[in-house]
Formats: sequence, C-alpha cells, structure tokens
Amino acid sequence: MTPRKRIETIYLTLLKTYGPQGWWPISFRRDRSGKHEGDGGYHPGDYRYPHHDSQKLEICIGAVLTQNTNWNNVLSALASLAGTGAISLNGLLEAEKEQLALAIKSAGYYNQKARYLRNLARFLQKYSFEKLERLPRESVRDLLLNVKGIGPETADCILLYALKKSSFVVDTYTKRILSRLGIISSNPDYDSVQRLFESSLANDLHLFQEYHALLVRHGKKFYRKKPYGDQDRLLVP
DNA sequence: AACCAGGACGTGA
DNA sequence: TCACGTCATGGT
Repeated sequence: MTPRKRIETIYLTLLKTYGPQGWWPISFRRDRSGKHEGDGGYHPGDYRYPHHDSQKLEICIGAVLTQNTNWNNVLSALASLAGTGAISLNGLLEAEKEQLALAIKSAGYYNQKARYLRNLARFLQKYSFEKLERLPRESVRDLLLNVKGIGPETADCILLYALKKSSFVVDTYTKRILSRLGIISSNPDYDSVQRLFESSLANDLHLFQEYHALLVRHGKKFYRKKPYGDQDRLLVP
C-alpha cells in the first residue's frame, strides 16, 4: 500500500473507531447574554463553529497554553483566565504581566506564555479575525510565524480551528504514530510531515480538523512515550 | 518519585 | 541548518 493510501486508510479507521471529535474543544462559550457556559467541545455537524470572536480568541489562547502541556492544565488556566475577564484582547493587554502569569500558572511555563499571549493579543489587535479570514492561508501563516511564541503547530491550530483555513496540524502524536508505523523517519521535520498529509488528502477543512483530533485521541491512548494502563495495541493499519 | 504532556525560543557549533 | 538547554505545573 502506498503511503498516500495508508494516510487515507488510517483516517477512515480512526473515524470508525472513535467517531467525529468535534474539535477544537473549547472550555467555555459565550452566549448572546455574555455569560459563559460550560462546553465539552463536541459540536458534530456544526461546521461553521466557531462563530464569535470570543470563541476564536479562546481557541488561539488555548493553542498557546497547550504547548508541551497537558490539556487538563490548560482547562484550569482558561477557567482562571475567564474569571479575571482576560479572555479578551483588552483583558490580555491591560492585565499586569505578573497577574496574567498567575492566572495561567496551571498551564506551566507561565512567564513565557504570558508574554506569548500578549504578543498574540497585540497581533490580533492589528489584524482582526475578520481581516485574517479574508487573507490567503500562506499569508496568514507567515504573519503568525512572525509572532514570538507562535511556531508552526500553534500557527496551524489557529489557522485550522479559529480561522477555518485548511492547514494540517502536525503534533507530537502525529509524528510518533506515523514514525512507529514506519511511514516516516524517526525525527521528521514539521513541514515534510505536513506536506505528506496535505498531498495525500482532499483539501477539506472538516477532514483536516477531524483527522488531527483523531490522531490526538488515538495518540493519548496508545502512543504515549511511556504507555500506561492496559492499552498497548495498535488499532491502525 | 521519576516521568511526561496536543512546543517554541535562544544559543553555539 | 541542527542539536541541545530552558521554560514549569499537575497527573500517573
């Protein structure tokens, strides 16, 4: 089977096994009245999500906070941020940096990430979501990569889930799964893995969103660095 | 009680 | 270019 065919087959297998994931998993959604509601992030069929700037912003913030960090730690940081009203551009820019760092403490690397979030907020103040959504993917990607704290994976998460531009996200699990399956080398560079996926698949936003989410779902179960629990087998061809 | 998690940056070779 | 050190909390 060609690598291209395997990429397709793996997706179908994962989708059949786990079902649609409905990513990005956002912790709180703001309704019209402005209050926050808990939300596990499962939005099957709602391909227009996210709708509002506050939701898009929270996705961007989450993408930064989750860098090399467990998602549960990010969730409590987001809840803490929401409590201080800092899930807004003004909130991020006006907060004292010590206060901002304290609010995101549970996500780890909190001093770095506090700086990164302010860089992100300044960027979004200059280029609104509305502007960014009108620009081509590569232009936005280059702009994002010029923000200190946004690397290739974070940029692609923002593109794919907040800006709804199809850009395949390559994370630790993506690399680990494919290299353990022998499809790619053991230390692949980001862009080559991204090109492999993007050249093997139809250029479809929802497909890219689901595929990455499924790889993370599967990776968490079976492709930890050090697997724990009773699950230690591969469901994937 | 080490080990690891949905990375990115700065540095030196 | 690229390998390596740094950043840090919370679950297992």
